[in-house]
Amino acid sequence: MPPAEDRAERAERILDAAAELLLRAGYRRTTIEDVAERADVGKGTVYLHWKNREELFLAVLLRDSVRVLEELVATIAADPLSVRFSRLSEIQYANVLKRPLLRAGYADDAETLGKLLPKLHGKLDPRHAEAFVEYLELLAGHDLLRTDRPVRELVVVFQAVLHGFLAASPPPEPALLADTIARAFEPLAVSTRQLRAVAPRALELFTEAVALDRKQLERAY
Amino acid sequence: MPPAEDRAERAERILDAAAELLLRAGYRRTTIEDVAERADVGKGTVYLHWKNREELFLAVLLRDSVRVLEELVATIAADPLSVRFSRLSEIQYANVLKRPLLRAGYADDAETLGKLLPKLHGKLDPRHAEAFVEYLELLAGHDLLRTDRPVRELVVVFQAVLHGFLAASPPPEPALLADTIARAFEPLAVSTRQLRAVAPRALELFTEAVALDRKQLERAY
DNA sequence: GTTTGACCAAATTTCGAATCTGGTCATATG
DNA sequence: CATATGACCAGATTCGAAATTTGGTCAAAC
Repeated sequence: MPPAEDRAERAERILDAAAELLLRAGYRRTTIEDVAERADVGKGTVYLHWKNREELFLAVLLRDSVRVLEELVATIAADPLSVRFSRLSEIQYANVLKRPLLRAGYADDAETLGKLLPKLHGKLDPRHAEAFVEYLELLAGHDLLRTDRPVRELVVVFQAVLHGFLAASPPPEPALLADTIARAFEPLAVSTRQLRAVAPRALELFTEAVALDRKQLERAY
Repeated sequence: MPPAEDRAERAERILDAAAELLLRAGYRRTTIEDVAERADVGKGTVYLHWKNREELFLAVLLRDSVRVLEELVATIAADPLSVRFSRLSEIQYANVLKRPLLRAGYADDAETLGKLLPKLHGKLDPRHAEAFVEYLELLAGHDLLRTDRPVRELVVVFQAVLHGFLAASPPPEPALLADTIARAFEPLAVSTRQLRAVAPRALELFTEAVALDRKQLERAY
């Protein structure tokens, strides 16, 4: 087989298999052989792509994460007003809810992710958190975010709220999150003009983030 | 020994022992004999107070829960303005944080509470939830709570937010919760006069709730 | 009447044997 | 030569039966 394009295609197939099994049986119970069989490759082939089991499954989550970020970038590109914090939160929340594995990640679902959970936060967070803070500071600089508290504090509260929403069962409607975020974090009036002014830079920020994640995903396999 | 007053005293001692061990070793690893020994009573004596292990440990949590509610009632009695939703949330949050077992309960800490967790929500919630909804409706009727959404929805969001705060590590400052609740749930202006008007009824509500809990606690032992 | 700890069935833990799985690599394939 | 594979192995996991512990009872002690 040509080493170029088919390789990535096969990697996708393996990730698909891993995702499917991860969701159905959980990390602990999913073996590399299961994955290899379902992806129609030999077990050794899996190790041609990822250096061990953990990396494989982290790649599954990273791929979902990239996809969600891509969706976000596309949404902002299509409608600049989506950079509004409450709107963006709503979009991300809804998109995460649609992806059971990510939802498990954000909600600390140990049953399906098992020992993957700690490693996960060490893998995805650092860069995302940075980009997120930059985004919030961008908003704050344009009267699109309350400025009476340091962004650092707002981040803590936002994460708590998001976690609470994701961990609840059933998770509340995305609209309720949007409403909560709007009231808790935004100034009384949110200027449409300012939103448009800020959108390009935000788009840039998230595009960079998604590029970095994509790179890390490629490097992984 | 006289069967009247000493009985309650001994029950307290047993609960103290159980609380201490529960906190240190967790539910799974704490045996009735451990508790009996630490409380300086025979094992059989424990069963003179609670019909089984589960009831004993539930009583530990119920007692803490009663204490926190008592604190709340005292606080409101001392300062009627404490009935303000954001202020009351802050007080309860801070008080729960001070009690590791309750914190474990609200934050679904399975490590220390183990199989007690499911039973717990079935034991405390029903009445408390009711009183809480009544309290919110009382506020809503006096322009002390936003009325553009049904209380039912507000409850869901509040629980998600509270859970998020309690589950975070480290838990954010109580002042941050107060601020979040104020913005997310209260109208722009909160009338001091209305707060005073509402305080007596709220006090009544919480006093009833604490009385019911206390009764259930007594019935338990 | 009250308290207790010996007692027992059932649950939990222990621990060695049996099985399974992550990861490697010599071989096969093309 | 480059790539894919599954037999292979050490270490992890699971299994199972025996040993231990524990929740709950109750006859005896007080």
